[in-house]
Amino acid sequence: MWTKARKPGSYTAMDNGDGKAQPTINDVAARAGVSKKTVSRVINGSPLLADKTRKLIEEAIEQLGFVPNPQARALALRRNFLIALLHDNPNAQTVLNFQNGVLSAIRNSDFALIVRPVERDSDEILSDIQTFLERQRPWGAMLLPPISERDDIAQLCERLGVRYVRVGSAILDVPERCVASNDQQVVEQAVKQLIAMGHRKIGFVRGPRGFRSAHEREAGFMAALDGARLELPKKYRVEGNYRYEAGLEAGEKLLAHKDRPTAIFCSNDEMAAGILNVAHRLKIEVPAELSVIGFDDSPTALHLWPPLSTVRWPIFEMGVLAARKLLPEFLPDNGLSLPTTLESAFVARQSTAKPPSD
Amino acid sequence: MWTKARKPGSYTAMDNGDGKAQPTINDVAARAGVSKKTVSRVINGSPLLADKTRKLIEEAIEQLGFVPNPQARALALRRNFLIALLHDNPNAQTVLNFQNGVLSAIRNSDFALIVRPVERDSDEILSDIQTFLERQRPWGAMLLPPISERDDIAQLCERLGVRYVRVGSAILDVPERCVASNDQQVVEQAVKQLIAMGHRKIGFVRGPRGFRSAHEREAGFMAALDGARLELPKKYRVEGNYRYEAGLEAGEKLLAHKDRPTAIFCSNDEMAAGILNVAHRLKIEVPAELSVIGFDDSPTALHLWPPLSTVRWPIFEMGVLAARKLLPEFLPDNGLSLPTTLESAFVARQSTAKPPSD
DNA sequence: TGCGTTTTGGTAACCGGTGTCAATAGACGA
DNA sequence: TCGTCTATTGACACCGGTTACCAAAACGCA
Repeated sequence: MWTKARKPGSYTAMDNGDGKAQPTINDVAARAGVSKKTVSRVINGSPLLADKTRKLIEEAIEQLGFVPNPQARALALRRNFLIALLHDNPNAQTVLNFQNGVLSAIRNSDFALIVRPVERDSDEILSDIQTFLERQRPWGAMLLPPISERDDIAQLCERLGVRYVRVGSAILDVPERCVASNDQQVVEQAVKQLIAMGHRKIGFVRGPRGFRSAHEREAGFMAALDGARLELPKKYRVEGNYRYEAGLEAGEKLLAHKDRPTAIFCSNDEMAAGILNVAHRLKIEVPAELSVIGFDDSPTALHLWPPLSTVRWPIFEMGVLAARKLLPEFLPDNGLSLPTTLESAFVARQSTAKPPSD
Repeated sequence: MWTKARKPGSYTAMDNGDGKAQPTINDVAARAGVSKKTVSRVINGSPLLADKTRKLIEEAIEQLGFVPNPQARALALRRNFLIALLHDNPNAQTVLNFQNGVLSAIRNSDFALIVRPVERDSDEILSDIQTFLERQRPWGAMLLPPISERDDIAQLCERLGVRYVRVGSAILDVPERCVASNDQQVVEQAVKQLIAMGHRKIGFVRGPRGFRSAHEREAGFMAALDGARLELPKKYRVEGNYRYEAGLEAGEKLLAHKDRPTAIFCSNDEMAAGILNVAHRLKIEVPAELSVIGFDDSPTALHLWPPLSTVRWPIFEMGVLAARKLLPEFLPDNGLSLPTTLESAFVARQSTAKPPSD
């Protein structure tokens, strides 16, 4: 027989030193006159509970403004309520849109999103990510392109027991673990429209080696040309690293000579902006003398002159979808029929028109 | 006298159901032949420890690949290792740059960043934020403009015991709790440059009511005009909501009439893009006939034609600074002399020139 | 009314760390 | 050689939840 040194209580609840102490499950239990286990049942919606008791406890929770401590739950449940977003994508709009999609999906859940940019070219990328995942132990991770394309990173997640979803411009993994856009088809359609307008000399600015998106968009471009039995002369094909400066260089290469293309498909908007600027400098009228198409539908696309025809990528929706795939707890209604591919759409603005008749 | 039902162990360590179980402090203690409290001392760098023991334990940690469970630490320490970023800023580049600044500051710490976009115009913004903070109980929060300007939100954080740092274009709080850029001074300088070039008819596109940044930039603009004893005719002053479309409208108002300004200062880049597009449509040459200055140095500014002269806001650095102010644990070297204001800089590109001589 | 079930609620242990405080060991002075 | 002081270390309770297991209460039925 002995006495406890100190009764468990809440007067030392997480108060960060100077804030108000938050009530704990013990306070609720005391107030409702039940054991904390019973309160726990209410929190977790256990069915084995008299309605009367439940109501009593709910009132106590309400009155005290009790919110369960997520750290304590995480510890007891051996899983926490964090999902990680890993990215090395330079396009702020893309990252933020995706992020916002994820956040809107998890908004009313217990989950929170932690973000981690990584350095694509670093040798330590794997150990970096490992350290991060071991430190934070998220329930799951989302991988944005281009790192989503790396199998070693996905395997690392798996090895560490972190579920993951890979986002890409093509299907990168089993359907439960990936979300994709249909870059290839939509590019093919867009380029077919150029051809239908009468363009025959169409330039192509490819994305960088090692990016799946660059590959997919090229495949779509080539498919459109093949469909019309058109060739892509070597001088009409340039490769760039998705940056504005690369677009400038590409523009100079493509537009400097006499026999220049009447239309250019650019693998992203930023490079298309470079093309447009070279066209301005060379006094080439867009779209009268040159049509340009980009990809991403970044805000810049709208702000350029002329407003850029481009491909809108459903990145927000992909974020929502990725969250739902990562957290099946989210599908009380929906069940299991989540798509894997979401459709991009060509957005015709004012940078495309019929080729000059000359 | 009784026997324990089960020895505490690690065989059920957080494994997310299918990953490898992570070793716990108990495993380390067992392996090193010491008590877990001693291991805890090593983790926390306590000085009261024999070097020999420390080395022994460090080896065990190394061999097992032990990483302390942040949830358990959070629980025991009554504080967790999360900081929250609250924002309702529509500019992706701004948000992401700030975010990256924060992340680079906390990169090697135990802290992680959780993000929460909120809806500026929602009536429930306060209860929204409260729910979020109560659920996640972050150690601290960062408030990005424009919500950083709302005192009620700062007070809410305080009430909930969440430290905060407010970011803004002017000093919004006590120095320990805010980070600012010097919008007013830098705008004044930029506009003075326009005046020095010879501009006398200078238009102003103001930001929306209720935004401190709009107010600050206007104050800077007016100061420059005052300094040169210039007036701002009513017809040269337009108000916009920081969106592209508002820029278009502003452009139409400012540029439609004969007696149009020879230069326009725009309170952000997006609206400046609108002005530029109207100028294009009206065949007004920029910068030969019209100079335009923006604010933000968004990627768009560089991509526009002509590349836009603008003000670069040290948003990444403000993120770093905000993190340091929120987490004084980060200043092992530096101590206490953190600045509150960081300097913006005017970036002259090709949208500004002398006014037409006519 | 008596007894077996089903509900309902409580107790104790545990998740993986940390704080408090006492115990131990070694160093040192007398 | 012994007592004292100090540097190290450990035992134990606790953070705020959860689960396993058990006991009591309420209920059904014969």
